[in-house]
Amino acid sequence: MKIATFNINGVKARFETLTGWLAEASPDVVLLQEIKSTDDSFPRAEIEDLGYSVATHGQKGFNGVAILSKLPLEDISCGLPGDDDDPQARWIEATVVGTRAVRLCCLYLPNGNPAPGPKYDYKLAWMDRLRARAAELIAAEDVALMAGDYNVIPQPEDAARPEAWEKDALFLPETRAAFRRIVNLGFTEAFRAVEPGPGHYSFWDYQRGAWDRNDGIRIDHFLLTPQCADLMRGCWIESALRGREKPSDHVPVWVEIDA
DNA sequence: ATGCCTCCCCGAGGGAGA
Repeated sequence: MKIATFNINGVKARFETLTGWLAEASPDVVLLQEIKSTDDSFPRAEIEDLGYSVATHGQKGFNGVAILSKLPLEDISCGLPGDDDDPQARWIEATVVGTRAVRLCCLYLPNGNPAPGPKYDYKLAWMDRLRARAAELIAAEDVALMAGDYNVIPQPEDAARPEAWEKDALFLPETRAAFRRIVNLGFTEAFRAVEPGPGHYSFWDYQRGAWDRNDGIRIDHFLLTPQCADLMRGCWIESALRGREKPSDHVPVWVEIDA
């Protein structure tokens, strides 16, 4: 089973980018972030016509997450637990059953800038809620993963110019510590399990020719429970998509698992 | 760098992103 996470930066603005990629890359599961669409305005029928089941958790204007799957999506749940008053659509989870059941959690973690400030407070509070849900997944001992746009640069080698991010909410020590606390519950950060070296990024800013200068950061991650990590066959970043026509500022990150 | 692009809201110009 090949699973990709992809911050699409607007599903309507990027419709041809998305559908062309689906037809060509043929992922079994896609975890989408920043659909910037309500559930009603998501191009559900067009994507179903390509052979996918669709589950969305959208909102008007920004944020929004979705799961696409060639297998039926079961037990869909929207919204990260822990704050019923949080209006931002950043979390959706569902189960697919291939040769075994896989719990899929799709997340769009808050950016948090400027830091310090209320947006950074929201980011850290959201990460606390994420840790609570993550602990439940570990305790369940199921095949499960949490993937998406974490808006976290875990280590200096995950940025082309780490010095430029020192005061940024994506790279502040408190952000990185909160990310580590989650990973240290027992998750495998899939990409780092297979590729320890520098120079691998998943986001390049539209401005200042960041792609042409390879001035990127790695902020889209897969966290696998131990039972899921046992099944991992590979993990890679599809960076070439950033150089295509009308790209998102993020590229897909892939995991293949034996399931 | 104090966001130089690009999205969304709508139908001008501002918020948000990272």
